[in-house]
Amino acid sequence: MSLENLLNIGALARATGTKVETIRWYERVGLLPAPARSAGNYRTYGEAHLGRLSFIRRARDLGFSLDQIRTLLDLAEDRERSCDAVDVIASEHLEDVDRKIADLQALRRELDSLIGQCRHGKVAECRIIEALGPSTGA
Amino acid sequence: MSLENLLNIGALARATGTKVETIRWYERVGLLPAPARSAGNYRTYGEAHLGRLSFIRRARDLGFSLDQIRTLLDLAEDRERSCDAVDVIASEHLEDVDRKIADLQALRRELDSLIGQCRHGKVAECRIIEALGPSTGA
DNA sequence: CCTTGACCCTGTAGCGACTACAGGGTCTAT
DNA sequence: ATAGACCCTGTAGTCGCTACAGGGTCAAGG
Repeated sequence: MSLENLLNIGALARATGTKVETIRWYERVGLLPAPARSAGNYRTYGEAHLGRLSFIRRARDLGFSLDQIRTLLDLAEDRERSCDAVDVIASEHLEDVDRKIADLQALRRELDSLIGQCRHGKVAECRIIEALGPSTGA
Repeated sequence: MSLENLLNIGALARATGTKVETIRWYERVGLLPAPARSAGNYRTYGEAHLGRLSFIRRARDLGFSLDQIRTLLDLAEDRERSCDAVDVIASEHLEDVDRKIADLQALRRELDSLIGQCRHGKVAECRIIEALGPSTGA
């Protein structure tokens, strides 16, 4: 395995569904290690980078922050360690997501009832505008 | 009404549950008109500002963007106009919120099943890490 | 050999909606 | 007179990118 089929940044981008700029940015913030360079100063990536970037993208899709991903990657490195810390990060993130869903649902209800009251008349008697405040047009 | 009981920025902040910096920022981006100044160059706000800022804050709580709020405030000014445009903005925002809820719920399901697979063993056999990718530690 | 065009490089600025200073000035109460 | 709460401006930082500008590199075709 790892016959070092090398990729330049564009190929890595295509392989992972990431934009080139995003890859460079992950490097800048220390998520992706700086790869070797070609004679013409092009970044050249190997299997390891491909794996790591895939990990980052999947974690991002699941809504983890780059900070959390950094920690997850660190934890993943020490294969003998207990994975409880991994579970903690994921569970905290789940709670976060649950909170966000609840907030949005409450907001959705308010918004829906507001819109339901619109009688499509003039702004002067618009319930949406009314509900938002006295609005003495500054 | 409007006996012009004047407020300085701190009082307005307390009255609306807004941070002082946020009020100054709303002024900078043109949401809140620049108020008169006192002898010592302090901002002095009246009823109209209080009403407008309350409107902004309530709309923000409902998740409207500052751009949307700008438009809503413009619409609110012309009391004779039909409020259909108001309804459109609110309805679009509701759709947005619905999309976000759906996205988060899908994400929640994935995350939950991931966490449910954690056997609290070593990182080497952690299903969470596994699910995130090959992760050949860079 | 030369040119075209796709790719790559660095560095910087922008997004949204604030937040957090630093380094000053003002006002009020004691 | 002075302490301390408040106010001022201006700038930089947050998060996770995205979008340039202004160049260099490389492979293919003429």
